[in-house]
Order: sequence, then C-alpha cells, then structure tokens
Amino acid sequence: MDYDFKSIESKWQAWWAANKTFKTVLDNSKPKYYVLDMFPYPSGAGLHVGHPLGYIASDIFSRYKRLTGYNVLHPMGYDAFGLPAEQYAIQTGQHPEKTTTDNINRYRSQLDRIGFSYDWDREVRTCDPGFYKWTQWAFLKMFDSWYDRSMQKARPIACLTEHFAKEGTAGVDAACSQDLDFTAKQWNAMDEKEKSDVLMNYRIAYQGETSVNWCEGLGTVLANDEVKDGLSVRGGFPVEQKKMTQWQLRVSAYAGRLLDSLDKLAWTDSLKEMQRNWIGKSEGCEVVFDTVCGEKHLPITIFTTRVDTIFGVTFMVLAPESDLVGELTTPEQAEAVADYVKQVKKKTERERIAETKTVSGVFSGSYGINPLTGERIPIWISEYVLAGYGTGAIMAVPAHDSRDYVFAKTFNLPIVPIIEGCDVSEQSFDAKEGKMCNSGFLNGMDVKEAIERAKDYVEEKGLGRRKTNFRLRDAIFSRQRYWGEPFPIYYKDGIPTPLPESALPLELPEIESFKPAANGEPPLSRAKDWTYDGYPLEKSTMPGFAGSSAYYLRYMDPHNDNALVDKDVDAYWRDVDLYIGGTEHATGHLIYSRFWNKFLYDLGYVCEDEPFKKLVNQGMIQGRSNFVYRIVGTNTFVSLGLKDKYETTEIHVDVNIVYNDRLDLEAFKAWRPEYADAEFILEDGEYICGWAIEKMSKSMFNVVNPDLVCDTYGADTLRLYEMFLGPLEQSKPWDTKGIDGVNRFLKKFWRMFYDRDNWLVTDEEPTAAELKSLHRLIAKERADIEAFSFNTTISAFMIALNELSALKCSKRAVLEPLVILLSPFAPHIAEELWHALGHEDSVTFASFPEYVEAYTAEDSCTYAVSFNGKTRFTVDLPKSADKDEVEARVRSMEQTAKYVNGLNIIKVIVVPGKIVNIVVK
RNA sequence: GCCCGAGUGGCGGAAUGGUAGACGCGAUGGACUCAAAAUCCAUUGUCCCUUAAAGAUGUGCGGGUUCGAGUCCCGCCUCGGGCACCA
Repeated sequence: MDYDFKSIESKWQAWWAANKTFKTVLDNSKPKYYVLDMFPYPSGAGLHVGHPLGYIASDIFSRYKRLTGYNVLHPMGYDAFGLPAEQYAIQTGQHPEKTTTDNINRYRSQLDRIGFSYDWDREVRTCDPGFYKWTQWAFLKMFDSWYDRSMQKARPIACLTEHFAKEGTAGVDAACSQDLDFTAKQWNAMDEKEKSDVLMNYRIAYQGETSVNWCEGLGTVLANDEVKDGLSVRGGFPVEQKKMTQWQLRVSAYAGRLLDSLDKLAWTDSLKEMQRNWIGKSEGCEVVFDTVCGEKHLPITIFTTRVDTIFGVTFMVLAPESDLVGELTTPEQAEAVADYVKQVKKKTERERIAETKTVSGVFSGSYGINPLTGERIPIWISEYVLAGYGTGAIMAVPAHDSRDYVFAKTFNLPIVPIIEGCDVSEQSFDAKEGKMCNSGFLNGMDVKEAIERAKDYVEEKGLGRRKTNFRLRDAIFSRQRYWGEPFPIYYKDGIPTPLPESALPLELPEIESFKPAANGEPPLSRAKDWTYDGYPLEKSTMPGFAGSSAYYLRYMDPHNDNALVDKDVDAYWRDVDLYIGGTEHATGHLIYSRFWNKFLYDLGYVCEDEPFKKLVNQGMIQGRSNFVYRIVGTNTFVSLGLKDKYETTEIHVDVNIVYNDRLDLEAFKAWRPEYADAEFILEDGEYICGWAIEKMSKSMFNVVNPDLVCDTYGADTLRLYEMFLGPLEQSKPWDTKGIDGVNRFLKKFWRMFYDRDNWLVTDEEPTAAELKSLHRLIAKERADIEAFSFNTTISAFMIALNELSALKCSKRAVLEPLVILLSPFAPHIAEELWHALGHEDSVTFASFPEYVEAYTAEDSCTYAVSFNGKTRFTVDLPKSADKDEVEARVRSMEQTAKYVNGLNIIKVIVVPGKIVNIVVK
C-alpha cells in the first residue's frame, strides 16, 4: 500500500470535524494553555503560502501541548471589518457583508485543507453583531470612565462627578486633554451641556478636536500607523493634516504602564524595543520663561531633557500651530509671521517630511527672559518644533542640539558652548559627556551630574518642575466609513449621550450607497432613521483596531450574551500563553490591545493586566519570482545563461509553470495567447529562468497557493516544509526546491509500516540501538519544540528515521511513539497510522512519550590535547574518568603516537575536564 | 541620523566556547528498469594533485581574550528591519 495522502487527508479532516476532536471545554483538572494566532483579514485574494506559516507553527505547538497534558485553547476567527471590503463595495456596489462572507468561506476552505486543530465552535467575526456588541460595550465603559493618575487606574466617571460636586477640581489628578480649574460651586452651577463638555476632557473615550491625518481619497481620518510617508497604507492616497473633532481613546494615560509592564513579557527584544520607541518616554523638566512682547509679559512653559544646558540658551522657538504664536507676535512682525504660518499650513504632511533637511522659520518680534541668567533672547517660530509634543515651545541650545544648531547657523543666531573643550565650529556637541563651563553654579560638574543638579535647582527656585513626557498619542477612534462598528452614542440636544447597555448591539443599518455622502459626511448619513429615541445617532464608525483589541477574550466564552467573558471562564483561561503573528502590528494592534486589556483590568472585568504573555513573530514569506528573457522585437525567448548574447527584455513568468527554475515550455505557450507561438533558445535542452526575491504578489506572478501544494504533495508535506524552510522568525523566500525532501521523508516513514500490501509492524522487543535512536529523538523533540526550533526537530526526525530504517526496525514499541512524535507536524499521516496500529481514539489524545535518560545522556567531555603547549587535537573522554585514566587513554591513542613519533614524552599534565598537555623532547 | 537584528558550501540552513558545514535540496557516479518515474547506495566547502593518501585553508574584514572562537570583547564593512525634526 502506497502513501496516498489525498484519501488519508480528506478522510481524517472529515473525521475530526464529525467527531469534534478539537472541541475545547473548560476543565479545571488540567492546566490550561492558550495558543492564539493573529486572526486574518479575509481579503479577496485568498491565502497564499505565506499566511499559514504562523498558523502551522501555532498548530504544532497546540498539538504538542495537548500531548503533554494541557487543556489547550486554540481558536480562529476573522478580522472582518475594514477598508478593502468597503472600497470594493464602492466600486462594485456589492454589499461588504457579502464579499466578506464570500472571502471568509474561501479562507475557511483553504484553512481546512491544512489540517489545523482549531475549535471552530469558538469562531468569531468582528462584523457579527453578537461580537461587536462587546466592542460597543467596551466603548461605553471607556466613555463612562476617567483615568485617576494618583491611583494609576481607570475609574467610573461617577466618582469624578461626585468629587466635582463636593470639591471641584481640587485634589483631582486625572489624565485629561487640558488642565481645568473650577470649584464645586462652579461645577454645580453648570448646565448639562457645560458639564458634558467638562467631562469630555476626562473620559477615556472622548470627543475632541485634534489634528488628524485626513485622507481625501478615502474620505476618512487615519491613525498614524495607517499612514506611511504621507500616503495611506491602504490605497496609497495622499494624507493631509486637518483639525477635526473626533472620537479618541486616551491611550496616553496608560503610556507609563504600557512601558513598564513590557519588562515582564516574553516578547522578542526587537518588538519590545519598537514599542518602547513608540511610547517614547523622555524624562526632563518643564521650565517657565518670562517673555516680553512689547509692553506685555507672558510666562511660557517649555519642555527640555537638558536643563543642564540652560546657560547655553540663545533663542526660543514656538511651533507654528501653537496658540502662543498669536500672543507673542509683535505688530511689526505680524505680516511675516502670518505669511509663514500660512505657508506651513499649506504643506501636506508628505512635503513636511520630504523637507526635513531645509530649515525655515520667522522671528516673532518678542523676547524671552532666561530665568537663570536674566538674559534677553529672541523668540522664533519654526516648523521644526511640533505643536503636539511637550508644550509646543522649546528653549534652543544650538551648541548642544543639532537641530537648534542648524537653525542658528541659518538665521545667524549666537552659539554658546557650555561644555569644556568641545568644538562647535562645524557641528553641535550633542553627547551627554564632559565638564560644564560658562554655566554658573554648574561649572565643573560632569554633564550627568549637572542634569540632576539643574533639575533640583529649577524645582527649588520654583522655576519649573520635573516632567516625564511620552510620544504616545491618544488614538483617534472614529472613521468616516460604513464598514465598521457603529458608535453607541446619540446626540440629545447636541450632547453626546451613551446608549443604554440594553440597546446593544446597535446594528449597522442598511444603506444604498457606500460612498461618502455630500460635503464629506460619512456614509451613515444616508441611513434612514439613524436615530435613537428620536435623536440622531453618531454617524462615524469605529476603526479596524476596535474589533481586534479584545477578540482573544471573546474566544474564551464566544456565545455568552451576558458578558464579554464570564468571570469564572476568564479566571480559568486568563491570558494568551502564546501569541503568534507578524511584527507589522507592533505599534498598532499590539499597543491598542494591551491598552484595552489594561482598561478592562482596571474595571475588574478581566483578571490579567497583560493579554499576551509570550509572543513569537513569524517571518514573512517572500515570493521568488521567475523571469524569461525575450529578445527585443521578437517572440523568441532565450535561456538565462545565453541572454547576455542578445538584447532582451526581462518578463515575469508565472512561477507555477516553472520547476526548479526550468520553464515548462508547453505550459508557457498555453499561459497567454501572445506566447502561443513562442520560440525558445535553450541550453542543454532546457529553458533556465532567472529569478529574484520579491514581495509575494499577484502582479509579480509569484503567488503560490497552498491549495496547489496540498494537491501535489499533501497538507502534511506543506506543514513540514514550511517549518523546515528555516527558523520561524526569519523572513525567507518561498522556494519549492526542497519540498521533495520532506515528502520523501513521509513516504519513507510510511514504508516503515507498509511494504506494498504488507503490514510490517511486529511486536518484537526493540534492541538497544533502536531504543537509543528513539529516545534521543524524544529528548530532542521536546527541547526543540519548547524552543520553537521546528526545523531542527524535523532534521532530528529524519536522522532517527534513517537510523531506524537502516536497522529495518518495524517494531510497535518504537513506531507507536514515533507516530505520536510526528503527529503535531504531520497530523493526517499520524492519525492514519495511529488507527492502523489499532487505536480507536484520535492520536490527539495520546501522551507525549517519555525518554529514558540512559539512552540520551551525554556523559563525555572534551579534552584539548596539546604538545609542548600547542594543541593538536581534542578528544572526548568519559566524565567519570580520573586523572590517571585520562592520561593512560591519551598516551595510548593513535593520534598521540603520531605527534610524538621519534620524540620522548617527558611529562603529562592533566587539567581535569579541560586540557591534557604533553611535554615532549 | 538614531535604535535593533543578521552575515557560514552551488542553495535553504545546523552547531551549551570543544572534530564547522548536521538535516534537506541540488549536482555527479552507480544499482534496479526495455525505458522512465519511484526507490536504494556512494561522493560532494575550497586549494594543491591524473587520482588517492597526506596536507594546507576555511564561518563578511581587521585586531583581542582563550589550550581552543562561527560563537565572547573592541574597531570597521555590507545587508535587512524599525523610528525619524519627540527638544
């Protein structure tokens, strides 16, 4: 009987589905293990071989964990709201729900062919009202919460209103958009609208005016991570800065905690570093500078991390968007300033990025007073200072900051060095090292010491205070789109009012066209009766990251209609033990999800404050494109090795008609009508194609569909091969070159059991050599899987199989454990053989075999053998050997005899466990 | 510019500081076959050499530590990724 993967794979896939083999239930008698994949956005293109890479790895790990006694939660679902479906809807008029469902079905059938052990009863779709009910619910909770900085947690807004009614803002330390100051009396005198406006300043989900990335092409605002180089990531439309009122999430309130708890996560250092950079903590100082604008005095606050350089301040700079610009511009400069501000506003984000090297700015006409020296310094306005960071105003120290330096050089402002011996004639001295000079009481101090001393001084004299700033901004949470979660908010007399929980889910209404409505209004303004209780409902929808922020919690309890997740269920599954996905979500989903989880944790809805304990980033699978070379002006194609003899054009050719870089000529002729009468110049009778590593995409004709691999080699081979390709984390090109190797391995494995029509397995006792192979493999597999080194696990399997097949070992006592060992990697063939061995239950429920120390122990250590101090060779000797035994062994070795041939051994020195030195003459 | 990560045969890639190149692909030779496919066996870093033995050399470059370095340290080069006026 041959290894017939087709019938085996479809048979067991059907059997698993019928028996619900992978159904997971809460089981307090077993330890839990939660393995999660980043759920896919079901795009119209379907899966290519790169997508399943992480899914295969997580599936192997899930199956392995089940074999080692864990109750494993391993679910899958779809991130189904989003722009592409909507763009497609706008172009074709098809309802996004329909295309999304179609795409999901396609994904599902592709996933099913690979033999994943998902519990499909737990599937979630973010566009399903039963799911987005809980996205909306979480939003309502955020709307109804504020962040108490003194307690470092989110609390119900009711606590805050109570406090306001009694004491006003006194004693409130809240994360807010703007520092407010009012008394209880003032608060109590406010009307509904005023109170609503005040509370917006504190809510965790709030509405506020902000400078947003407006994308005209898409008709919506975008988050920073949806914009790259001034273009939208989806669609590549230009993006400009615009002030708009938008729903936002006060993610910035959590910046400190998001940063601190990174330390306890088992994520890669590079990913943690990315998040650290994104959060961007900088510890410094706010300092108040008095300013003189004509007759007017106006104190302005700046932020700096280098207070120590305050004696080197020679000017100040305001961001063009800063409110202070208006206040500090003198009449003489008014026109110049207005021109400049107008000019800056006109520029798109893209142009601003492109022009970072050119320096621009204008003098405001006002002066600041250095609080330490009393010196009068000019105040400038320049776009190199950002309105959104710090206070939008800086003190400039050109001698020790490269940006200030360039500015000073351009506008001829003085440069005063305050660190001994530094040369600032060509460039600034930015390093935090050296001794201070020209700096009053700081003179002679080391820079690091001076920073601390200066901060103390500023605080003692009441000139400012220590301050930690973060780069992390609040997340803009509304999108002017249709295909997303509606906000559970209506406007009662203009006051944003939350829907009652009982009204959730607020379902997306049907509309006729998905285009933005007139004057930039969101598509939902086309909906009839988009009202609640007679009042208009919010018309924007939530962004893509809303639905993906807490989906891992919903998998725990997907059918619960009364809670996002039941308390007891959450207490069992707790958090994701292993999360597998790409690095592209480092500063998007993975930040928002952590924020969302911490918020739910603060309110007591979940029991862990971090959602993803361990995170593994699978690399990207790149495409390997193939080229043919057409001789210019002909329909003749020349093979790679001969192409330099002709003038040729390089043309992408479908990789599916190329095998090991050899072109299938007939398939090529059939590929496109214009090639039907193509002619070829071959080398050695073959057409060799050129190749290049590129992104896997339709336009490069390098997309490899996993279905095709399943057809030709089977899912087990696909799974093994994707893992065998190299380390999981590494990006690598898809190249089918080596796939025959793992396929051969499976065939060979099969032949241990079947020889044509004969069942070979016997009940004989295995020999010591056979047991050695088996037990070494078990030990290796356990260690390697735990370390996510799947490629070496497969190598070890191949070695063991070669050894055992050389021994013609078809003994049940050896093969049965081998089947279990193979089952995480190649579940179909393992299931087939497991049943052939007489088991009725799935191999899923078997136990991972134990290894016996005696067969696996490494009991030798390596000695370096040297002659007169020069090492000649090394030798492995038993660890147990004593000094004399080692000496005797080494003296008797053939190699020793070779090196001392014709010489006398004077003395042998043995350093236990390390060196044997033989002194010769 | 700043912060990570990586450089090993024809290729993908292995190597707790201890025989570099495991395992796989490819290639070459052979067995089986009318033939092919499949399968099996052998060889396969480079150089010197007709071949072999034997040797030399060899993990991006230059130094260092060590009896011993792909691995650790210092200084470069190249490639990949992230951030990018964040004061």
